[in-house]
Amino acid sequence: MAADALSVTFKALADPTRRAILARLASGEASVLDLAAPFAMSLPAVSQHLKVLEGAGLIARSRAAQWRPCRLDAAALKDATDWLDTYRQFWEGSFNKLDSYLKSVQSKERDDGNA
Amino acid sequence: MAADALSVTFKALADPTRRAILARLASGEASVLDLAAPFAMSLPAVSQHLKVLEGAGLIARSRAAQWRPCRLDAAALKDATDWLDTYRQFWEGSFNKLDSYLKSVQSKERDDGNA
DNA sequence: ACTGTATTTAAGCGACTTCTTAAATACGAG
DNA sequence: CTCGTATTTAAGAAGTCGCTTAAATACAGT
Repeated sequence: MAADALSVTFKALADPTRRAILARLASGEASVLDLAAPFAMSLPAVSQHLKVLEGAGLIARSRAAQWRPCRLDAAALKDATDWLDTYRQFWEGSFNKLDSYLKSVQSKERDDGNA
Repeated sequence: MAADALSVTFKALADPTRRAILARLASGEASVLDLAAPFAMSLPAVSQHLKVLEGAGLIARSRAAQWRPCRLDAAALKDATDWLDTYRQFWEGSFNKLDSYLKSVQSKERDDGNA
């Protein structure tokens, strides 16, 4: 219910169809029909996935005649990466003197329990 | 339904309670009761969150008397970061000669449409 | 064996997700 | 204004999610 930005972003990324759409958009703008082509699902289904991606701020849309081309918007991806980077030391092996850093992680996320 | 590893990981991260649990585990092992303390929810609810995190490989559990302490396992976080890193250039501004790189992204995720 | 503490399992509920088909809308072209 | 193309909205089915309470299990100490 909180629907904090990070949760919305990760939820949007938690679907292989949506990740494939982002991958496609990495090589440039595309129409809905273009984006739907690789998938064995109806057009409304793709349209709904695009709405999720748009709601997460991962894509933006313009207007050209009857087309509504989509383009990648990577800002939210950066936010997700920034969050994950907080844990980078855990897979890079140097576990020294990072306690204070980790405490800042905790205080940043601690309030989520109240939502 | 595909339940590929990346989808499972991102889905596990798409909940603020679970991210807060990971943040807590960043400072060391903890019991279920310890982990549940900050949250206004029942113990079974926390236990279920832990099961999701364990299913995603984000935590591992041991046994000590009646306690089942949890510890962070960052391998899956690294996988998520690796995926996101593919898009790093999009928020770092250098959009030159990355076409071939991006095509590799596409071929990696292209098959998701068949699932 | 009995008690208390830690944790999980089971069952159920309301909300949300992902997909479908059918119908609606938006726009350019003729 | 009608026609075809692109896309969305609407409504509904099936499954999943996050939570609850009640009951079960696991183990240590006495």
